Amino acid sequence: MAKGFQTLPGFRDFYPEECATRNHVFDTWRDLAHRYGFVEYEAPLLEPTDLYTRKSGDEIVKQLFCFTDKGEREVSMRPELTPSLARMAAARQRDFKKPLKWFSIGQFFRYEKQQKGRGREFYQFNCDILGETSPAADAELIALAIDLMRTLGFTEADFRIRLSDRSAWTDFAREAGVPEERVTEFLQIIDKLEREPAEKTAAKLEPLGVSLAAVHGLIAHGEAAGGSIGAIRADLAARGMADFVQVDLGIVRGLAYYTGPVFEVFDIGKGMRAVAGGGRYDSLVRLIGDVDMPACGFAMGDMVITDLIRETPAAKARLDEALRRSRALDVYVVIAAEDRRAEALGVVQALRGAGLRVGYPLVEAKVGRQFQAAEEQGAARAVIVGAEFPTLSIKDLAQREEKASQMETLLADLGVAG
RNA sequence: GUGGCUGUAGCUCAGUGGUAGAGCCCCGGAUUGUGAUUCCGGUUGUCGCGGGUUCGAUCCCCGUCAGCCACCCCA
Repeated sequence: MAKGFQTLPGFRDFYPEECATRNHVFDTWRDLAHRYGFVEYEAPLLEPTDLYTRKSGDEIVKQLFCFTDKGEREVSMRPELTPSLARMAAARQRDFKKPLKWFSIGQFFRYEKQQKGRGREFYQFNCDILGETSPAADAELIALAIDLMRTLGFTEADFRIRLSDRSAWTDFAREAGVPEERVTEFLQIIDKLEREPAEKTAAKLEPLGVSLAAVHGLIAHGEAAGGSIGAIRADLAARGMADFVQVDLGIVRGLAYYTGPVFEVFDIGKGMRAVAGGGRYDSLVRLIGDVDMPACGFAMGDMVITDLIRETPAAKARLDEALRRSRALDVYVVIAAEDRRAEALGVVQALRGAGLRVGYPLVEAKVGRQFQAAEEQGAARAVIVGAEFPTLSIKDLAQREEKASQMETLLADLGVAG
């Protein structure tokens, strides 16, 4: 272990089982996005560093994998997709009918210390609707997120959508007389409400002229709060998804660019971790691309959701089934007589030509070993090629029953169209 | 960036101031073309790395790197 190379901190090798697990998540992401009528796009992994500092300020450079390229350009491995999306949407905004429903699955990089559910490299599903101001767009995204979780095997016992609306807080701040330039700071305080002691929060609120009691008062009346919460809930209720949604004005999300409704998918288990999050960002496309385009979107990373799948029996069962399917052979060709290897290879290729997943021994092996290999590789049936070729034998490995076949009728006997 | 815990075979771990073991895995075999169990045999370690104390360090001390967890942050 000490010798040789290992992965950089926070980076992962994906051995076949882990890769299959990742693909199960990817497949589900892609399937749901397609079901909701989203189209896939992709952006560069490397972008000008300015693209990120413009939106978030210079301090995020600490969290970027950034360097100077050979052309003296300041560049960064992408830490998120939204700025790239904003650029793309703005650059060709006249080419597309609105609204745009776009999704992407890609890898991202953040120079942070790794811990559970967070690495320096991860995959993220991004789903955005651009060019639509109606809360119906926000609701469509939330519905997609809920269906995504259900398709992975989670139920209302496992997760909730926490729904909030920043405009409730910006209205509140304006009425309380919080100066315009300190509203972001105010939102940060609200964001930390759950994690910090009440005294500390109160002390931070005081210079802004806001009382902790007033803040709690607004949260307590969250159901009645303004913004688009009511419309979103009604939309989701019409889809039979009301039970998944919980209004919680304590959610504001860390990002500065959110302008309206925001939401998080979080697990109900002991972790209470956010597995996905998003919201409305009506000003960002103008900031990046100088084009007015309202937008909302959300993202889900692969690390937390994969942890959660492994910890939740129903989701784990679906994953295991997907893993089994992904690696199982349809047929294993047993070469019972080594001098028939040439004929066996013909059988192998014929079966593969019919679309089957086929394995066979690359080198001479005992028949017992071959059946063992067939079993380990998940083959449903074995085709035995031996001295009696062109007569063959088909064995159902689960039933342990064997029947004779012929080269000419093999595909039909296997129930496969030639 | 800060702190706590950890680091011995491919994996899970035991162990001792006198240069190391178990189980699992893997590979081979147990009379010639059928999957199990069992049995037999076999491979592997600079004991994370560097330095210090010591006659001697895998063990004690310091540093470092890596991993896990928490904090900060979370696009």
